[in-house]
Amino acid sequence: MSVNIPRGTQDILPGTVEKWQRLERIATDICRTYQYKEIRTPIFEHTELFQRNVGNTTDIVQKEMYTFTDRGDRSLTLRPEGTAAVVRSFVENKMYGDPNQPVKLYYNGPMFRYERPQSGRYRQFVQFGVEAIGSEDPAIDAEVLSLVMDIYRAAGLKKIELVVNSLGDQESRQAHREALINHFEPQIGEFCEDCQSRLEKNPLRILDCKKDREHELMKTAPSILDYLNDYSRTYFEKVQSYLTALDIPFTIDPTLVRGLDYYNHTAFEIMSSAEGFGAITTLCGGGRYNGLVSQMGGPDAPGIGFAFSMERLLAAIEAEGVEWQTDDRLDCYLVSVGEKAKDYTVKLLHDLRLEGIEAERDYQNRKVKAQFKAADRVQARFVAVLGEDELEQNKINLKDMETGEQEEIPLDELTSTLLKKLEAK
RNA sequence: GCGGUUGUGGCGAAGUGGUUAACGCAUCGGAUUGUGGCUCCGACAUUCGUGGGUUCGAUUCCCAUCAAUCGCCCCA
Repeated sequence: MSVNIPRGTQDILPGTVEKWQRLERIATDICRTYQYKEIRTPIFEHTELFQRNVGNTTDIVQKEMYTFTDRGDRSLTLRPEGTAAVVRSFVENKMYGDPNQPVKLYYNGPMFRYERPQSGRYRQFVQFGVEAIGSEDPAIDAEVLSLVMDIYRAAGLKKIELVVNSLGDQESRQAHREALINHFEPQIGEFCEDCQSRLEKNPLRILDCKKDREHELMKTAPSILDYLNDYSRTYFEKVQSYLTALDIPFTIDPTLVRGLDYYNHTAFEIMSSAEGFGAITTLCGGGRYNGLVSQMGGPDAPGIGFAFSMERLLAAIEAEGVEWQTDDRLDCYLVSVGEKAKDYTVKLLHDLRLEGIEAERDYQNRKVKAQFKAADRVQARFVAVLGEDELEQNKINLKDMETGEQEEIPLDELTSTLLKKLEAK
């Protein structure tokens, strides 16, 4: 029995990996124009980091973490998300002391959640995320949103929807929380078990419940937007006006809650509306997390960020049928005839490659005809044929595979001739 | 954690309780003594996911298991 890949993970093979590279390139290029710098944190952290900061009542912490004990009896966890670690690093490296505030960071790497895999959901998946820590200006909220939307646009996505909400600050949330409890408590018995336990722990999440969606109390439930205090309301309005100024269309969904405990004020999701996309339509999620930095022992620095899944981005691109312009043609394929010529090819091939010419040859001991077939398969622009005759005369036959024309040129001019011809293409 | 569907060669895909398990694509060889994309001919020795059961006999029936896939909860 052979060993196969672990559940919920995937190999990204040549042919697909180029798409990843291209997306990574798009995302990092845009981050550069926005002046976000890359940060790389460990794949695993102390379990406590996630328990305390992502939130003990969240699904992520309760049932999805890859937790293990190391030989020193420490409890470690493969990171299920990126923000906690970035904030940890921000505090640990005293980035709040950097005169350039806010500190603007991006990351790109694998995350791990123990879940049943399905379309758009994996146990190991790659998140690209951004965090701006140290500013509580609605303009930075808008900047962060504008950044993701730019990435999606550059990737070719059109069928996407931005949904925003405000969860308010501590005071607003408290007022809303009480209103929710008062609203649901009398009839909580009519709700599902999850909702019953949510009533005390996190009544906001009741609004998120799919099972009890049709219950009349759901429709009349107090909206967070009615409980925002002046500061929270103006903050949210400001964010909206900046989005409008940036020509970013959005809708407001007062029931948008987000699954992690640390969010407040601005919360958002970006969904794909492409047909044929799976049941999971969320491409990106994020929000503001004032208080998280201080909770981790840093100063009272506010923050905002988002993360999107590379897998889902790829799937959305696929679903929308975005065209990829790929150019993986080979510059030159070296065909050799006979042992001597074949031996000579070793050095010749290297000479081409030293000049940056993408070159290949046959290693399967194939006949000339088959070598040409192979050259054709890898879309070689040129084929250089070296046989006993050519070798004796210090020449080589160069064939243009598009036109079919071929010519004999001096062997030592192959590189320069190729460079010239490739330049002209 | 729960439910549906699926599991035959590198890929796609037929099929049957019983001697050699179709076909297509791809690959390789030949027609063309050193030249591709077309055509023709030929070759491709697979635990029919794995384990067990029923049977004289199972790839085909039954059970279990693993995996893939889609969905629920939740999320990226």
